[in-house]
Amino acid sequence: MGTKRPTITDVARVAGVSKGAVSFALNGKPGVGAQTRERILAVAHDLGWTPSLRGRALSVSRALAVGLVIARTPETLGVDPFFASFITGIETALSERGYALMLHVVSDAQSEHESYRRLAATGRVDGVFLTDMRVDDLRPQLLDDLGLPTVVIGLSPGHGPWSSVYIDDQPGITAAVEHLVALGHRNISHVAGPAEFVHGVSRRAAWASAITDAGLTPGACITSDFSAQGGADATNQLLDLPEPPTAIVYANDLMAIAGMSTAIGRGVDIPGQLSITGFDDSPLAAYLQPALTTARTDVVGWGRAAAYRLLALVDGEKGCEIDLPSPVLVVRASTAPPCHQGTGAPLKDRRGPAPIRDRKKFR
Amino acid sequence: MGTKRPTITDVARVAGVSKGAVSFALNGKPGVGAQTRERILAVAHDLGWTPSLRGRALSVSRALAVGLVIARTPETLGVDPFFASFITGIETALSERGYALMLHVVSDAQSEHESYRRLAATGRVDGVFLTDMRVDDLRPQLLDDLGLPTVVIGLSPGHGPWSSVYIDDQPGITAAVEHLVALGHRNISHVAGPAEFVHGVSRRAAWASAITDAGLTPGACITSDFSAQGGADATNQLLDLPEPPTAIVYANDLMAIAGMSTAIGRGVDIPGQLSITGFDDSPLAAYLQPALTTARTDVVGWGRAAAYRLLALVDGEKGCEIDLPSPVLVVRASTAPPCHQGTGAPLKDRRGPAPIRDRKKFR
DNA sequence: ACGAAGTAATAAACCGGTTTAGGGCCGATA
DNA sequence: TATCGGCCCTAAACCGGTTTATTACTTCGT
Repeated sequence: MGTKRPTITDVARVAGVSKGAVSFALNGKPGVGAQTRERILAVAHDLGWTPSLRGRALSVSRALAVGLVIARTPETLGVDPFFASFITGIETALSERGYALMLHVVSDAQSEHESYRRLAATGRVDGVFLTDMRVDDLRPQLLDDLGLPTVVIGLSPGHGPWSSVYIDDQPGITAAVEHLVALGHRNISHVAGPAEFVHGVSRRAAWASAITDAGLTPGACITSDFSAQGGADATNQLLDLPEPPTAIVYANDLMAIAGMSTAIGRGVDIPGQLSITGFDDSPLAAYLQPALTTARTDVVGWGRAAAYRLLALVDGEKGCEIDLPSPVLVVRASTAPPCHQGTGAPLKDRRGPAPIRDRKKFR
Repeated sequence: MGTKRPTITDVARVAGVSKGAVSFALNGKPGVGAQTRERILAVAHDLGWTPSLRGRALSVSRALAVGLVIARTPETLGVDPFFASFITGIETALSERGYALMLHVVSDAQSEHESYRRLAATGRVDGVFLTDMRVDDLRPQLLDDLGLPTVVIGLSPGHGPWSSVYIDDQPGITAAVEHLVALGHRNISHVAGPAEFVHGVSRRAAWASAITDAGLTPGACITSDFSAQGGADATNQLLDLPEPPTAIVYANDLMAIAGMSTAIGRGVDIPGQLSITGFDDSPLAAYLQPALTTARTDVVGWGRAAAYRLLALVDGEKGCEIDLPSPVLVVRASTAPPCHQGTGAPLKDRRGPAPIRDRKKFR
């Protein structure tokens, strides 16, 4: 409360030098002698001086902050483990450099554009992350026009001139399909995310090609919306088919969990009559009954890589490529060999040998 | 890209007036004539002028941003629906005033304090929210010392001189207990959050007093940690008791979901042999099998109220009290009358009349 | 011994706003 | 008519840093 924070002017006065000298000394720049520098640093330390972000931001014409705009409703955001991990990763990189993260959560695409405009117009951030990429997304162009450095999350290289940090979903989905095929499944369905999102279509494509690569024909595919309601509805549709699938690959954990519950509610035994896989490895996945087989991605590392990339971009550097690990499949109890219709074999006999068992292995 | 953003100096030059006049005109302050004001506004509009946050922040000695530091691991954060809703609420209030939210996600209490110090030292924010209050929390004192306006979330009034925005958990837990008692339960356990957190102890206290108010004796209570693993472990402990409870009130949905799965995995029928209630109304709760009876809180409204309060505090006003709705119990399928041990009555007969059914009612 | 090159430090401009002090100019009052 | 008080506007200081231009003083080379 009492007195205000000391400024470099205070430091300069006490040390008996000019403002400029203090600035040079504190930033390790030439133009000031060794012992004078020592003295200035000592005075700054004694006075408890810390740089004012506001002053610095104005003079270097940088906000020293980056932005993340999330267009989601609280319902879809609250159970999606992606952003929590992603933001954690971002922070680890930003904090090293004294940068901070400005978060905007908006509900619709309209206010999302408005949000970016405001961030750019007021100069609040030096760059932004772009997530939840849509096919034919207008935002990269908007941000280009606004002159705001941007790192696109999850767009495969070659989709445009934009700087992107990419983890390929494909290996995760492929591993799930291969796992199911190895267990003996031949009728494998997919509950996809919206065709509007690139991770919706890419996971769907990965599912289809993995199945054809195995010499099989893709089963039914229902396009849903990544929500619990959507997962439940899609599952009902699939189970109502004349030839219901023996396994369903869901595009995310939330739909998989809701779908699994729906199936159980209809009296379907899992994994006896139906195998289920998810995507995300939600913290809940291991604690469900049965525990969910799902694909895990290093989202924290992804966030960190994206942040390094954005900071490099802001500094005008190219930004090195960072190798990110591919998704891995975590096999749990929700997948097992299919049983032929009507076979009443007891559950434990129907459980196949699980190639990679549960989580300790992946710690 | 091309030219830089126009500044008030540009506007002044084009309009043929001084910088000061432009500032007066743009801020609606007296000191400039009506028609001159019109002209200045027109020029500013033509030039596409927008205020520079950096310049303004420096001259008014305000950051025009507020901070939220979250000390959680990605695992616990990713499935907790609280923060998504809370942040959404905050945004609705902040965006009206041109304020922004700086988010820090850190992993431990150590870096949390460091985080606050940095926010204060660099003057990056004008105030902060304090969540996840602990008993004997050191942070309010720290923020007091740092001179950072603070709004405490979820501390009942009277616990200190600090400005707080509060929703009482108690009605939610009480309603759950009363619901269970009405169904006929007499042995009701509780899986509590850590005694370290105020919402851990307050929910536990609410459970205990609701039961004694009903003329019963509280059943076993196990202190856990709000995590899925903790919920599963606690459930195992309770079911291993010589006289296991017929109902368990969990302090949050995550533990309830993991606990329900654990019980099902042990062959316990829910709600036939065991009723379960959660707290939060996670977006998943309605889609589980059985759907989870849980308490819902208006977290978005809470966030909005907290933001209004903090902005008022920053402006030096008192900040009016905002009435927030109490938690309401959403009754779903995970609660039913208890069955006496060994009774083999079919499930549908054991289901009691549900006083308030599912969600449409609460939309 | 003299000019060139380099070093240490200062004064001042600058970033983009806000705010204060003060100068003309007007009409109203004594 | 001289004085006072408002109104409209300008000039300049200010917020807290960074950065450039400039000056004073060394040191080096020949």
